[in-house]
Amino acid sequence: MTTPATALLTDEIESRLLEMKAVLAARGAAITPRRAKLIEVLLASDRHPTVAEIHEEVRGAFPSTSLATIYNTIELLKATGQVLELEFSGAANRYEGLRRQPHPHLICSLCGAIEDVDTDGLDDEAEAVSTSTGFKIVSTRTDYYGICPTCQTAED
Amino acid sequence: MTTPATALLTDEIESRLLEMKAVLAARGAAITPRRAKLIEVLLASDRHPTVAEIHEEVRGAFPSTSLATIYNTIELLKATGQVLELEFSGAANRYEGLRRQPHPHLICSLCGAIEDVDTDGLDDEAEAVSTSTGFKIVSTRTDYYGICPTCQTAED
DNA sequence: GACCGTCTTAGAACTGTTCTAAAATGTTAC
DNA sequence: GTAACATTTTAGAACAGTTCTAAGACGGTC
Repeated sequence: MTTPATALLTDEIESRLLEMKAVLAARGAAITPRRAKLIEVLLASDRHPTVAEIHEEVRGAFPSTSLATIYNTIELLKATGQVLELEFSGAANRYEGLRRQPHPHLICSLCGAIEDVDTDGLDDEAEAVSTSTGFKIVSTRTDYYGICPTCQTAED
Repeated sequence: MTTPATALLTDEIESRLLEMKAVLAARGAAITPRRAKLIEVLLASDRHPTVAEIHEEVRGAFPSTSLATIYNTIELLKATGQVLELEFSGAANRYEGLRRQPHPHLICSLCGAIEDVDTDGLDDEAEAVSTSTGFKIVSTRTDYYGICPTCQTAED
């Protein structure tokens, strides 16, 4: 518990970490050192990391780690509902371990930053769409593309 | 003007077809037979076709048409804002020529159907998000994933 | 210490998209 | 009409992210 990544964990992250490990264990999956590290990396990052980025960081601790292991473990987390996958066409998918429920994201077209949006209103919208169309809505994906405040300032 | 595809065009589609051709012409691009056919196919389809699907149909009229031509022409249409691109990770992108402004879609997880959603409320939502976050929002992408009425019935 | 299932690896395979070089086509000037 | 030139098109190679495969490493159990 003295690695830099772990030292920075907040209470919220710490509890999600324990929860994720517990869910994997309950499913009969081993919490191997690589998997533990991957989960830490995923939770410690506020960048919605890609598989390649996670791979890079896990290799810092376990240099022989292969890409397949990252994909396999992410698949395991997905199967147990422990991770939110953000798919992007033409770019690598990104993953979020802290907030597992679908929620909107703001994506900066200039610097690529991805920020979470806190909102309550969208469920009502989905409800209204469901009622008017007869679709049974299971999940929602909303992305706002634009320019983040930092890049707006830099543009001047 | 006696091909089956053209014969089915409604007034709205017909006017979009003329508009798209005019925009391409204004840019100095030739309206070649393949390009004209592609535009017709795009507008006549209510399935948000993929490049592969468009290719298949264009080849019905011009068998030697290559995939690259479809990609090139779609790129041309995108560059002139004449087509809405729906990107999907792990599956082919889909295109819509009739309604060019971003709007929500309903996607059936069982049969893959994609339906347009008519809505007015979402711009307000984007506005509120923009105000609270400082992002300058340029575009929005909203997808509702679920089960369409037809598949719900079939499930019983 | 042998056995057995899980985990991991390296690399091949796959899919949708983009790139490249060359051929075909069309346009313009003379 | 034809030479010169730009645009369009083609076929296939290249590319990126992801998934698959077969073999080897590991860890617990008896």
